[in-house]
Amino acid sequence: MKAEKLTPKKVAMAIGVSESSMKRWCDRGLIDFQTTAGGHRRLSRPSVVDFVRTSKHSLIRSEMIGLPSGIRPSERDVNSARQDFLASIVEGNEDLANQIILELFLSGQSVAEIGDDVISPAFQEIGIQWELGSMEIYRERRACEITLKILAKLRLLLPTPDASAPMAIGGAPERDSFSLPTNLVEMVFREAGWRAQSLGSQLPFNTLTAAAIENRPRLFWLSVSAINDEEEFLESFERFRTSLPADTFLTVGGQALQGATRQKMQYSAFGDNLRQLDSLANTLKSPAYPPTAPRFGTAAITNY
Amino acid sequence: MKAEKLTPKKVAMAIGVSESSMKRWCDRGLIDFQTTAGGHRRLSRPSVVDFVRTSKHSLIRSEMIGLPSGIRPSERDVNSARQDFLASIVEGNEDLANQIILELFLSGQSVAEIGDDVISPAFQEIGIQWELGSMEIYRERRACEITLKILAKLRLLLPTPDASAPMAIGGAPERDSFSLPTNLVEMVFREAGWRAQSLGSQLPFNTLTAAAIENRPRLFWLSVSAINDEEEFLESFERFRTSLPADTFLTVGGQALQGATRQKMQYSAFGDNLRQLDSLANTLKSPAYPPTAPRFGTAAITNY
DNA sequence: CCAAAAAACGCTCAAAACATTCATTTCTTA
DNA sequence: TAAGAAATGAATGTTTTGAGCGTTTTTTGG
Repeated sequence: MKAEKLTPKKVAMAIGVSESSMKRWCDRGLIDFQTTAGGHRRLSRPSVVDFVRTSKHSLIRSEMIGLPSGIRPSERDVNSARQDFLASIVEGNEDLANQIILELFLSGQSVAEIGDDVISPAFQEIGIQWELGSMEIYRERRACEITLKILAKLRLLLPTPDASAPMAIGGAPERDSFSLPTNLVEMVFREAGWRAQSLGSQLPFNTLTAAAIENRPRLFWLSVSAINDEEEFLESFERFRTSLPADTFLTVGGQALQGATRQKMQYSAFGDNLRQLDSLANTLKSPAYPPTAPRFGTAAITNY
Repeated sequence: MKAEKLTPKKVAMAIGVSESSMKRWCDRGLIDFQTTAGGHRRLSRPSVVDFVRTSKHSLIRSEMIGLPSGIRPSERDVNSARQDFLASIVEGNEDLANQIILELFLSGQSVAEIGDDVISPAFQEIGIQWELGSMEIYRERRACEITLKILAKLRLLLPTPDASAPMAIGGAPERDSFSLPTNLVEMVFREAGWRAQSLGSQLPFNTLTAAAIENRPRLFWLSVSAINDEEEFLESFERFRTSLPADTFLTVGGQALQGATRQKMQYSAFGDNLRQLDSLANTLKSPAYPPTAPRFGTAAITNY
């Protein structure tokens, strides 16, 4: 998947229409494109992907635009996708797993939806089997590695965020080594048009504070998949929360924040999934919320 | 930013058009340029930026001419690349870091060379500053996240391995949470034409054994960046080594295996870097080494 | 400072993309 | 269902692009 520019002819073949139609759609503003100095149209992969996702058309020959061949966006329902994805990553079949996620994405599903409906459930199932001792640890780790790589590829299909877009950063706190959830969150924000950057996992709270102060993001997310000592966690979190700049939104979520722990955290306006995080991202991004006047108090907390 | 001049070739690559077109556009007056005494065209950065703006072109590989706001020396010698890469990942500038690595790769450097000369030294320096307490931890973590994403992109530029290619798997053992080195190793093997898959980090030795037995790779790598208890490590390693299938090569390397520890490990035919791993990968891959007859004894150990 | 290597030059030519037209198909709506 | 509107795709002559080639200039490395 190189960074070359695509010609209308290639894109037309990929979608299965005539070159004429493709060019008409370009001129009608249905697909974003650039032109050469001589007036030839050139399309970027993200813009083609965006068109495919938002139109009724689908990629019948995806290899024409440098995507894996054999993509059938329309023939994949969420339930079988979840099962097949789970089986693929457990077996170490990166190509198949990638194809499944890509098909869902190209058929118009959002990253948040794919995360909620396919990826999260798959890893929950892996977690269950891991606890039962019926799955080798290396399979769980390999599944994470594969999924991280798939997310990295998917990221290349999203449009590059504007330099003027609001910034969001975040990560997983100390004693939490799960980097997949925070990477999913990054993707959700990027899809919503933010300049988002995950800082990774195992981050002590005081360096999170430093990150927020040094980078002054519009929003900071904390992804909590594992808590070692609840009391200590709540204490550190409270110190972290109060040390954030006043105009920084704080969003908190993750598997580990179910039930009791969540209720002990202040300023919770929580939800339970990436879809809700997605709508938060879109709400906060809109001009109705100027940079200096957060509406949800000092901190809004969402659980994903 | 140096005010050095750009050649039409470089600008053409940056914009994603042919050198011929670029020269035509120069001659047609679409881009401002100067000429050398011998009649070669030389373009200034501002005029290229101006051209890109006014012609609805986009930079598809801005690494070829540097970012508009970037501080980049033109000659991409390895020393300045290392410094720039280090600065980029510490500052969280993924785009610039990506451009530096990509430019090195496109100019013909191998992944092993880039790893040895640029990535590893950068993280060694980060490690030093981290130990001195002069760098926030989040910067180190963010640098890892960024580099992992760059490696994922680079992976897409490597040819897809044949289904018949030998397989290599490996990872980082328990108590070692560094996933970057093992991902670099994966890349080196993939570049050498192997079907390579990193299993990630924090892998208990017994699950590594299971991975080797279940997948029967031609080679297994162990990337060791941190050792908690040397005695325990050596003991576990020895148990692991002897439990591997007899026809599986074992390669061991990593920062943590310097000096004393390394000497206590058996069957060491070690080297110290990715270049040596690369030549090992190429040697083992050749038909001269049939699948069932390893030449280096039960285990060849390389230090990278 | 010189010689070899690398890069850019001008030029040509085939392939590809352009705008436009027009017959045919598909969709709407009465 | 039938008439009209809209979209599609093929065809046409023109323009742009990109690759190849032998030559000249620039850079590199003793």
